[in-house]
Amino acid sequence: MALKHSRQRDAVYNFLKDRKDHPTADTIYAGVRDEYPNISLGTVYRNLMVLRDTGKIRTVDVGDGVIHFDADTSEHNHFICTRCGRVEDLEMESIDRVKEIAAANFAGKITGYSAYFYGVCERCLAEQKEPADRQDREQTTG
Amino acid sequence: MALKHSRQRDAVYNFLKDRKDHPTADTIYAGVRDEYPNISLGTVYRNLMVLRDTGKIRTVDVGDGVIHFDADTSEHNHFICTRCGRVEDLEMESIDRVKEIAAANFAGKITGYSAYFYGVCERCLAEQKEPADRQDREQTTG
DNA sequence: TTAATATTGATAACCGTTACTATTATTATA
DNA sequence: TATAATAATAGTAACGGTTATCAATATTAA
Repeated sequence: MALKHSRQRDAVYNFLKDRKDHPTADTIYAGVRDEYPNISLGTVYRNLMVLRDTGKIRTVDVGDGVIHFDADTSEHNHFICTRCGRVEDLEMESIDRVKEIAAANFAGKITGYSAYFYGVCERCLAEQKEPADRQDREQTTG
Repeated sequence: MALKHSRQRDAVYNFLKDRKDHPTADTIYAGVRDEYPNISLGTVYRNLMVLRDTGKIRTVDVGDGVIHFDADTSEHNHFICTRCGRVEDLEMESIDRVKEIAAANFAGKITGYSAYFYGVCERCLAEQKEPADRQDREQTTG
């Protein structure tokens, strides 16, 4: 099935591409509804998956059981705050070597990797915020 | 609520502790039913979460939408085969430094991390197996 | 023993995601 | 520009893993 243009797909992508946070389908759905009040949640999901499969966006599995989406497809890692749940990009140098190190003593073929760092974000550190609904575990699922 | 002893909880833990794969709740449920045919799936889930919260086991989020469980709580990383879905432990040296590298240019506090490597496992490489129900993407969700 | 209470089994509810389908929008072609 | 082919949509139902509920049971302390 050859891809056809779709205004709704554009709207989904445009909503995501200017964002630095990593919203879930629900947030994207709510945002796009400003422009397309009748858009269906299924349409949002379908287009998000199409955009992922065509390499326009990537999915980010934070470990909270909900899929997050990221328009930045460049290789980078993520930090997840165990207090507020915020997901931030994490720029770090020389992590490219990690893949090589892992491949060194592994019999299979490694094609990619993703790393997730957990802790307390700058904002929560400053606020010394109470742990909210989200549990403040040292290590979340992952 | 002070923890009370439970035979079912022991069975869940004993099933998991000798395993090198990273079974899901369903697999554990099926396994424990050999010994406790009337155990409920809810009981398995509840005890798995209790075991996690008490640090006896850890959860592993592979990115397939299902929680995997691992009795090895030592810090180690995982490899996920994009063909057969197998999850293997990945021993790699000098990855301890990764956390330090990440913390170097980050304002928050990093307490832990987990890395997931994707690729084709040794067995699938040998068999040149056809991609099954699981999509053979280079980068799965994550 | 008895009393207090954590745990269980059974089942319903929950919720993020996916599938279904008649209708509509997009694109190619005449 | 009209027409035909078909991809995409809105609305909604279904799906599946996980969580919540609750009366009955097991565990522990006294």
